[in-house]
Amino acid sequence: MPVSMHIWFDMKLTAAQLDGSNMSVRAQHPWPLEDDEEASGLDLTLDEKTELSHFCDVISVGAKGPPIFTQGQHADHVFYVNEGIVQGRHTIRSGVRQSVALYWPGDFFGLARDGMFFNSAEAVIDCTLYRYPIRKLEKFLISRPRIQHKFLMKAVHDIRKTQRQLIIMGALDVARRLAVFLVDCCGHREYFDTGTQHLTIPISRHDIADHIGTSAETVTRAINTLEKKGLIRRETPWKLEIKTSELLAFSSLD
Amino acid sequence: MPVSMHIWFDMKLTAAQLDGSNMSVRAQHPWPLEDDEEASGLDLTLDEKTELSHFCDVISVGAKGPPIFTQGQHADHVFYVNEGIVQGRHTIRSGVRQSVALYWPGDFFGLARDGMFFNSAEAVIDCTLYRYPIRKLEKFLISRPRIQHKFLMKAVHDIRKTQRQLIIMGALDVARRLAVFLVDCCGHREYFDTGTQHLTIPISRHDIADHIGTSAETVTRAINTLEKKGLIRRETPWKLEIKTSELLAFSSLD
DNA sequence: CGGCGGCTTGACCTCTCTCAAGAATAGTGG
DNA sequence: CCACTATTCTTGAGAGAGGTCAAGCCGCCG
Repeated sequence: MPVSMHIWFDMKLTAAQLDGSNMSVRAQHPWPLEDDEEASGLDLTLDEKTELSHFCDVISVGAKGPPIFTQGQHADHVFYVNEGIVQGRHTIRSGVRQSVALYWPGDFFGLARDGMFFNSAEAVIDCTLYRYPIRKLEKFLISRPRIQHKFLMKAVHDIRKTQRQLIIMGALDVARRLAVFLVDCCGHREYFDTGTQHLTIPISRHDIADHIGTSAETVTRAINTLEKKGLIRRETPWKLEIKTSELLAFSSLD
Repeated sequence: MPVSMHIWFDMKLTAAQLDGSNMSVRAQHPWPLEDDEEASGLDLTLDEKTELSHFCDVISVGAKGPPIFTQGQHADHVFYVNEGIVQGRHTIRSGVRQSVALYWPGDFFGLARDGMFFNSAEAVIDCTLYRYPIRKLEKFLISRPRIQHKFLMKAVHDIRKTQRQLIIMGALDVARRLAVFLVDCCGHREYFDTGTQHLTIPISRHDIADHIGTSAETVTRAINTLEKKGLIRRETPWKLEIKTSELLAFSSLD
């Protein structure tokens, strides 16, 4: 564990280098920035990463295991996704469950209210996460204004991402929501091969359904719809050939 | 204008004092905080407010007028609601319009992406706003880590607020969404009389419909539903008698 | 008092949910 | 390598919530 603690940011750095230009789908600007700033993730320097690594834990979570944390549980950590995908979910009193976000590598999660987690978090595929004690992180950020500013930009970015999800849920039918989801997946090199245009859907129908606010059956039907329109082609249930730009055009989202 | 610039934060302070305990509906905690921290708004000290007032403009916007800004427009300011209600909206290519947030006094708005506003903003009732040049604000925040930290907390709070809206849209039927909206309105003393339990709905059916992701007709029908259940009583189209706690219970949201 | 805009109501129709069964896939042990 | 089983995906049919269109109503303002 101690070893991991010191190398994880380096690992992340390497991963970022491999990703190269393909991070662009998640690359969106928050409040206006200097022109040369990149705003999708935190975009920390190596030194900053090293400083942060001094007080984080590395944890692994399996997809089949128990939730990372549960809504209402005492919250004293914030999590960062290094590898894998985590889904944030909220259960209301009637028992209905709603996904509030899908966290990809580079995202933070662990919002709390009154010292308790506001949502539950579950790994939808196997993950490695970094865990920060919230108190230490806060003190550190106050002592490093420029790093804190990057966190503020990241938070603003997340507001916009959540608003985007709201727009998707409120203004698009299921087929279009699915189209957006698939295009988003194509922004992640781990699952999309730009050469062959083949996407490996990383999560189950049920998890997709949660994410886009529908049922697993309707997800399947929406896949049929997109296939009939010639926007995708199903090779196996999880391997799709994707026409990215047509899909994006169809979704009628920017 | 210069006079206003120097007194606005004082005015706000007075308003906060008048509000007293009734801010509780919007009072929610972001990431875990020191126990004595209040986390609904920015919660700045008088000195901090004075410092900020040095580089803000005061502007008035009428409900019938043009938008405060339009999606895609060049963004170099951030706005703060002093009085009134502003609705953030996003229009997708198909022309469908979706509300992304309702901004009440104390809220900031003006998210941008690639230097352009991500959403449009319209005053749904007459407003007074404070407008900050984004560059100056950023520089100021970096030079004042503790104030920046309050902005970070506010941003995190807004993420949760947006997630909450997402939950409402994804997991609740229209009657319940309306119930949540009405209860939220009751948290604002300007429109709700705690003694008589009378709420004056501040915005039109159409704007409500946008906000909760439905049509104006369905809003009316949902009002009927709630009235039949005895949760509200309609005196005029805009004056309702509200049973707050029953409504909240009905909504099945926390 | 007359007109305009927002609210209300009705009728119809579409999309999506639910329930239920059948197919494909992956995992397991022989 | 082949059954057998658990899981996930797919398809079908029926029901219901809510969208849309169209008309009527009410309060507000000139």
